Amino acid sequence: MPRKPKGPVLNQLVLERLMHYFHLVGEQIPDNANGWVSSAHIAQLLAMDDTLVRKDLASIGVRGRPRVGFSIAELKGRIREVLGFNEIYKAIIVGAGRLGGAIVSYSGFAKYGLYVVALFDADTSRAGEVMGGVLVQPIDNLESVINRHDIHMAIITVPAEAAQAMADRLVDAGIRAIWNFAPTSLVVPQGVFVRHEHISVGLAELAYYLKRNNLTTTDWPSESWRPGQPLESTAEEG
Amino acid sequence: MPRKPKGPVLNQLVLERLMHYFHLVGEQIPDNANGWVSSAHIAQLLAMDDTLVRKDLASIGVRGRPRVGFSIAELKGRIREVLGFNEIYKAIIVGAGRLGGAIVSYSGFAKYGLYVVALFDADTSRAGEVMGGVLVQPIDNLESVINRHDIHMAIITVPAEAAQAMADRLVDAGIRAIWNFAPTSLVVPQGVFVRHEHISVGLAELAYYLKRNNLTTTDWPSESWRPGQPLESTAEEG
DNA sequence: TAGATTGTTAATCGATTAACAATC
DNA sequence: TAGATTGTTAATCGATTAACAATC
Repeated sequence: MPRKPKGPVLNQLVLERLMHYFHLVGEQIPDNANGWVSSAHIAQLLAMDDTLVRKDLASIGVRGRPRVGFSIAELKGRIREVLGFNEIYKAIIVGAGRLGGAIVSYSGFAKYGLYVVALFDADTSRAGEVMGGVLVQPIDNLESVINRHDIHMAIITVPAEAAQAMADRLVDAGIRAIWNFAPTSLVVPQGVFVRHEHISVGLAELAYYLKRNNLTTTDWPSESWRPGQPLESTAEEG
Repeated sequence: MPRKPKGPVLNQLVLERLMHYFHLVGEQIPDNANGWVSSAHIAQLLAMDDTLVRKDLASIGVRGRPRVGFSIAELKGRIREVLGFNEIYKAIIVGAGRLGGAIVSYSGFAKYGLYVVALFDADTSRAGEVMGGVLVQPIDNLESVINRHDIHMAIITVPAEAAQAMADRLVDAGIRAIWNFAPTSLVVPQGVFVRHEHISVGLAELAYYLKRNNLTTTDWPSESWRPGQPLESTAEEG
């Protein structure tokens, strides 16, 4: 029984493009524009067709002015609203390793409404540490924190082997959306959303590109070096 | 003047699906299969159409056997080959922060042929440290290392403000492929490939989902808590 | 006004799915 | 052989682009 109107249903492609527009007007355009921007201008900077920009904006109810363009303020405001950046999302991070630390320390989430309120780690000796302003807690506190703070979102940064078990536990505890940074696929029940950050997909694209352009090698950096050994000396040797 | 045949041209969608097949047969299937797998089986596990699986495999030259399916070994081998995982890619990481550290410490890259041979950081006091078995070097060594080791790929994990300048410097030094983890868009010349790991795209998807399901909040975890403050005490207070 | 830019319908393009003959 | 599964052509679907009238 939803209480408020839901707004348009957007697919992933549209979401991604809206995000590009949002960044563009936030970073590149405001300097040279006086508060208005044309679909052709956006399209040119993103190497896409201007009709598509207008279609996308129309789909979220942003109306332009002939001969003027679109109001940058309205465009940003409406994207924020539709994508949900005006809400507050509380999330926890499971796995206080380097990756968890990098994520919790990233200050850019706040402008999208995302706040990390707790970090958990299986290693109880880590408890009490503060990373990125957030307390590391023993994993046994997981359920009580989720419950007490009414948290719906979890970020998984544990090793791949531990990820599925952790996802199960999170779902049992009431988590409804999972942002998975562990390099493995998670199986979750209907009604739970998972976004998997596939590092290997990016890697595949790069490897494929490099291979096709013969930018590979067959030899190691030096005679003696093997992966996993510190590459020694630097500027002058060899 | 490329020296070897290039193999099929694959678009991003196909690349991504091939990667899914590759993971699937590496992780889930070998246990219950005897070396063969049908397109219908793969399709079912990935919630897709079996015709598409056969099309994709045909596009990389993997032939199946009627009534039997596809050889798992051949399938994996051919995907490895086409995507370029049998080559060796040497890469450097620029930015030895937590994210750079997480990436260099990830042992999963080797199976795709990617080896990080050096880490650089603008903070010269970091030089000499070893992270994930790789030496941290002063940023001034950048050009000489790239040159001496004939490196074509760079992973950027510096703060957003520094990313474009670093990309320019990398391109000048001869880098041809950039994996960008800084939350900003990079402009590079023709002929340089950039893969941008948009953390905000994933965030947009999650935020949109949570909003549409009313899984947001309007209040902070506690009266006094504000983002950036350690959330204090844990199990029992409140 | 004239002309630039939006908004929208129709056409195109490309990717996915359906149908089914070929095969072992 | 009969039947399961591949391989491939044709049909469908959805997303993008072209065309152009509406608007300020």
